[in-house]
Amino acid sequence: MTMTPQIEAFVYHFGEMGSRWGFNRTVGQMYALIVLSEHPLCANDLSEALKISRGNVSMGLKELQSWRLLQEKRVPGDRKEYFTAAGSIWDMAIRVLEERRRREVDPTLSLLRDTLLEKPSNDQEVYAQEKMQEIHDLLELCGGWADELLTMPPSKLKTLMKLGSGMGKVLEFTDKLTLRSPDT
Amino acid sequence: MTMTPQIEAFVYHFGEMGSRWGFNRTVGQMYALIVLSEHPLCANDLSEALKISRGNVSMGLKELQSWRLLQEKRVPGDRKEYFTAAGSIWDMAIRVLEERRRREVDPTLSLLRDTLLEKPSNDQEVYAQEKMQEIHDLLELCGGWADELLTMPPSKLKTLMKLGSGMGKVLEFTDKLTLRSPDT
DNA sequence: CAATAATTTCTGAAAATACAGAACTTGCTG
DNA sequence: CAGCAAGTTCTGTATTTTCAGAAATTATTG
Repeated sequence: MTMTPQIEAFVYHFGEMGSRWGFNRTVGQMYALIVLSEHPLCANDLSEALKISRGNVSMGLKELQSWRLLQEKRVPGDRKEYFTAAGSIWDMAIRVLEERRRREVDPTLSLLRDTLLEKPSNDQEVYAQEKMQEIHDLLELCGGWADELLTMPPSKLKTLMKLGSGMGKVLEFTDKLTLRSPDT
Repeated sequence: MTMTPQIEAFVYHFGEMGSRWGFNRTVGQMYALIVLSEHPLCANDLSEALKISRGNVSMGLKELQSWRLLQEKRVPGDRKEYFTAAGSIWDMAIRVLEERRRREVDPTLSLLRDTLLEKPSNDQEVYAQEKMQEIHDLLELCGGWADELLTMPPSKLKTLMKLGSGMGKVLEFTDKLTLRSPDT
């Protein structure tokens, strides 16, 4: 297991970005390398290629598995566990989206819901609750969209992909549509 | 400046979440408090209410300003600077989205573009570049959508908001639409 | 049921980050 | 231009996070 300069550059870059995506540098590097590798990798490959300790690799693999980003591969006659990326790049994006919603958005939503059930006890809280309501609504909306993406059949996803930045056009049309037929 | 338990709970929660959104705990707390406050706050208010040092508040305010999340208010006859949240909650979301794209997605895209210009020098790189191409396309697509959101007039945004989880339906319709008129 | 290969968990050191408080700068006001 | 209030930057400490390597555990094979 050795990395070409190209691959190395991407792996390191992804490691740096990793922290933004909710995991640390080495976990980011590990994932990047697994994604770019045609053949499954085992813990030793990762430890060696990235020069990180065997123990650290073990932790990292568990972390990636908790995000459901890995596919485990068994090679007959070999005791080691091998890993590849679970699913396509698009699947990866979906997984990360889903997981981040669960970890970041859901707890906030539940706190907000609880708070909004309480009666504001003074003017300060009246205003604060208005704002919390707005945040709540926004988060819920985003959650709704995310859900829709997650449960969308591949055919629709493709439409969405192809639409790309044509989204605006579609909405323009939808505007007219709802004007004409206000029944839904 | 004193916080009610409700407000305090949200402020602390947002502080914890903050790290996920790209800034640290105290910056998160500061922003939450500013958003929930009807009246502009000055550095001392924040320092006092959140029990963090004056110096730290100064750093935090600069950080929030670099995200363009604050609106500065001057009170005549008062030397202090006061701050409120810049724009609506929706504006806030847009700003964060925009800024994160700039900080997280754009650098990766530019790295990928550069790498994909190079010719793969062996099979390993052929496969890696395929994957990088997929990642590149996905990121570019997301970037495109984000752009569209950012440049969307409020009227369209409202449509989008109202649509909520009705997105799926619209796409179904679009599917049929493109089947009938394949000219774009 | 040893022998050993593979993996996980633990422990403490190292590095990075966050923060308080002091020192410093800026700019107003008389 | 002295005096002071507000704001910023610096410095060292505390906290948190990351990680290597050792120790322990689990699994596999003869």
